[in-house]
Amino acid sequence: MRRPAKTSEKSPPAGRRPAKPRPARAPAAKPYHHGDLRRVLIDAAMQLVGEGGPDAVSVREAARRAGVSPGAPFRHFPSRDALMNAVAEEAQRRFRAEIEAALADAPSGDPLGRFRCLGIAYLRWAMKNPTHFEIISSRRFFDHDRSAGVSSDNAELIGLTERTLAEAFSAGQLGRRDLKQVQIAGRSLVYGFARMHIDGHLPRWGVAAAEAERMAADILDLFIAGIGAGVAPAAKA
Amino acid sequence: MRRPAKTSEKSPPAGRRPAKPRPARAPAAKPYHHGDLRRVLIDAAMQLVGEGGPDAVSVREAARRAGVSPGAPFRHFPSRDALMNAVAEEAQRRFRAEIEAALADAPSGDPLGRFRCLGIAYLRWAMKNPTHFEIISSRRFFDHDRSAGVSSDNAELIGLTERTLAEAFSAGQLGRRDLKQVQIAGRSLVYGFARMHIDGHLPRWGVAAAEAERMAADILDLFIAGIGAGVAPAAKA
DNA sequence: CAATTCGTGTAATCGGTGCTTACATTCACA
DNA sequence: TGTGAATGTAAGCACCGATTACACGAATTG
Repeated sequence: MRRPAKTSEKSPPAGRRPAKPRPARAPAAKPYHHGDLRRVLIDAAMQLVGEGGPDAVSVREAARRAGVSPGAPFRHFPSRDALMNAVAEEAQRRFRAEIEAALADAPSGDPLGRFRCLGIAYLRWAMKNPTHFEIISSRRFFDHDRSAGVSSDNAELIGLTERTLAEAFSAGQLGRRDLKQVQIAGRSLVYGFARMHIDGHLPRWGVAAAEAERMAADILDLFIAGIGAGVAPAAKA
Repeated sequence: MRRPAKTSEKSPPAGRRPAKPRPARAPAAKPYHHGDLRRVLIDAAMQLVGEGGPDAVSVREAARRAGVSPGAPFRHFPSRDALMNAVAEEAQRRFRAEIEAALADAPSGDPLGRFRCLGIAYLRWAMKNPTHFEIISSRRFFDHDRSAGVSSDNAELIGLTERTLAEAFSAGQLGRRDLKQVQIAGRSLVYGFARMHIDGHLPRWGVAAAEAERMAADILDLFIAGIGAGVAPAAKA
């Protein structure tokens, strides 16, 4: 067990059936079959993640919220991990959608500017959805080699980042620096800041919650200035 | 529950009593009182963390390995979290010791060089002890505001880093850059790389396990070159 | 030396969890 | 209309964290 703080709240005894399509034949009583239990379970789990983090997700609680017996979810997910996997897919999908939407507004002529925009969108989502971000980052909730959904969305984002920096490289914005090193450093910087935020490190480093977003932009600019400005043979456009 | 894969291995039925001081009166039979159960439990938990990560630690398994009943640990730790807290203290202590040992060999005249040395030692330990590193980083295993042990060791390391970069600033090695931004960026970079490693991101970014340590040094150098070279004051309008 | 006290371990138990099995119900299709 | 597959329920297993009552033994003290 791992979830002892539950305050023993029972789900309300009445009104457990959410709106859902019904054959229009039965009067109103709770039907035996749930409309789309799989979807409802994922939504419930997503909500649990948002409320108490990944560890707050239990199959039984998700079933409870769906108004269904404790064994029912196992018809749709072979294990709790499989449920978490589906949750991760959903979170990763939303994450990617927001990133790409933000990037759509970025000018296409300035790769480093696009990288900045990408980093800002990444950090903004991570700070606004810390628990969901943790799921798609911390490998213990799904197997990247087996989860096609999460993996492909994630690979797409990785590719996007790499391509953006590669364009900056081609455009001479990185001088003679090693492209791969810049990619890993950039990713480490952004990921590290996001993790510092969700792991609660920022206050101990003197960054108040209110300053976090500003600081995110500042360190991105610092990084871009560091790699963009030609220390040695670079050509700042 | 969270630990279903256990392969049902029983602890060996004999020889469960580790070496420990005894009153030299009783012959040899298992004494009722354990010599230093608290210490043994922490060691067992440390071992469990090393074997299967933080989630693999259960009070019962630690008790099993200590050859003691399932309720015994609660005489020494009021909860599983308290045990994890003690484990985190131990890990943090070792971490700090290794960092400071490495830093003792660094030249004192070159702050940025000391920062590099610090970063290398940090990443080396994190990559060699990923599961223990996770405990002291991921806030869910202890309360930083309440755990004096972890907190003070950690604050010491934060202070060390901040002081090192402040010296670099005073020595003019950072140009006119904002010190705090450099500190947060540096921390993000290092923490992010460590996290990428323990979260298994590096392979997906094209960094094989064998190259990881080299890459760690490379991105540190890249960062230091970016902030060290006096490329103008990185004018943030 | 004897008696008491207190720290420490044991045994039994509770509620929560993931997961499985046997059974019930309903839907979809022939 | 009938029948099989899908999907839900009920009951139960093992494991977990945590609590309680009790047993043991070592140290303290008269």
